[in-house]
Amino acid sequence: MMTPSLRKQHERCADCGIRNRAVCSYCGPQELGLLDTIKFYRSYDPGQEIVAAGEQTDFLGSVVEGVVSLSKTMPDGRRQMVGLMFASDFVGRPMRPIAPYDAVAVTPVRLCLFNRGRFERLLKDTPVLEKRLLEMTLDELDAARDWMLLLGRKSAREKIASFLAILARRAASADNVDADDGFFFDLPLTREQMADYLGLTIETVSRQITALKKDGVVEFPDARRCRVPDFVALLDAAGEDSDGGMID
Amino acid sequence: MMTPSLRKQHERCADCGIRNRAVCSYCGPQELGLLDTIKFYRSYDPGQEIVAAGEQTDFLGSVVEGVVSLSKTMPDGRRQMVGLMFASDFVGRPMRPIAPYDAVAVTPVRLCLFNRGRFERLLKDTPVLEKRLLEMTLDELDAARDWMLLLGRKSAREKIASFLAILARRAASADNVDADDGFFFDLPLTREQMADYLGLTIETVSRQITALKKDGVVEFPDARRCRVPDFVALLDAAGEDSDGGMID
DNA sequence: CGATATTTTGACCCGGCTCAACCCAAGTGG
DNA sequence: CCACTTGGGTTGAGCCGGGTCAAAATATCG
Repeated sequence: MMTPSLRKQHERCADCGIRNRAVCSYCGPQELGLLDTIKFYRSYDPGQEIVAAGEQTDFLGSVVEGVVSLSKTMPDGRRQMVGLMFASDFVGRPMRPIAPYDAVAVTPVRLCLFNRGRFERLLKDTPVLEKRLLEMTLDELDAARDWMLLLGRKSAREKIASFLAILARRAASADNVDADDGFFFDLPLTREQMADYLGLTIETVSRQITALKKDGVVEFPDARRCRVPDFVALLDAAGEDSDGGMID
Repeated sequence: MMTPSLRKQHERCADCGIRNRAVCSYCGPQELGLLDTIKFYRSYDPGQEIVAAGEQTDFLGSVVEGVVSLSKTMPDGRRQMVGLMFASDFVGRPMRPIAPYDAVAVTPVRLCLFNRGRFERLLKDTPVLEKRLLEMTLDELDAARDWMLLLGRKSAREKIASFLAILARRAASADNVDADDGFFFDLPLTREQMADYLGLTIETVSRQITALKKDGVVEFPDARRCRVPDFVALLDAAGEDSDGGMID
């Protein structure tokens, strides 16, 4: 059930790969030491459920590696992804023990977790933690609102292009490669998951990707690897302003 | 430009109508006194712009009365509403001085505002303020995610029904009337604004409202006033589970 | 009362959904 | 080694929900 290879059981917070991007990034050595004593790790295989909608969650924490999807399902089975969490993103909502959506591991995932009660007590006593959490929540809200524009007003082609632009941007800032010849990155999602992300069907996702390939906006060495030769052209296909893309 | 009737210039925080729902709701008498000295009010007419996307905002605060819409516009003019703020909701993002969307007064609006720098300093020194703000931001994120499901997966009819259900719920809890014979409420939005909220066109909004009337799910004494005789029927039309509606 | 904005209604069309077939790579077991 | 399955992914044909364009009906307001 759990991949042993992911089981690096305990890691010092100070040496952690997400140490300066996660909730804990404003913590000093002292608070970090405290976190060290109460955190624990848990690993999940692709497709494995982390929490189900409506369920009580007794833990919350950070994505250390891998990708987690959050999604809502209607009574008749229609599904919409509402969150896509990468390394250093925070999963779980303090003060709200009931999960309003499913969280599922998209890739192999490792989480750094805290007991809910303990974390909430710690939050109260650690302003820097709370401040960082507020910041991250505001960022997520911004992302959610961009996403709403995508879902409500963009065409299928624009949706696909927008999604690829998000991944390209992520890849560029993560690998901090300054793209001598376009951006390369892997699609972490299946076509079905992309459809759930974008409010489309698999077929439409596939067709629009084909169309973008045909137009030379993107290249796919294989179905899961993508190259963007001209980022501005991609933004253009996404219906976005050609500027606000890469500046941080 | 500003409606004089809205100009009750200064009100003691302790007597404020939104005192126990807004950001300040966890503040004690001491913190409240401090807020009293630095807050100021500003009023807006329907349709008046509060901040424009891309603009620097030097203030932020609470909606005291009225309704404010937040919306994003694409280069070609397509618009999507991404937030709808009522009395006690917080407007503006601490630590992010550039507004990523337009904020517009939908009805006559009165805001209780703070200078950005002063508020951010206050936040740092007042954990209860920050805690409340975090809570409110998490709630907004939840609302945004419900909204994403609506935009991505619901039919036009379901979208309209969902929106009316939100308003009915608000009305029921605000007027704390236990609906002896259905819920009554006013639509704060024009058809165009509803269309922007729901990712539809005006025409489709109009048609689907007509259809819901014809099916007896809702009644419209006039174009802006609505009665819901059977809330469960409305939830059903919204494609939602018939339970999770009214419980808080 | 005209004049302007908002809402409704109608006719038509198209983008994306549905249904169905097919392709391809990776297992799996005989 | 090959036959068979399984899970993505792609492609095609046809349809329909919601968009577009146009006009009528209904407020709202000097």
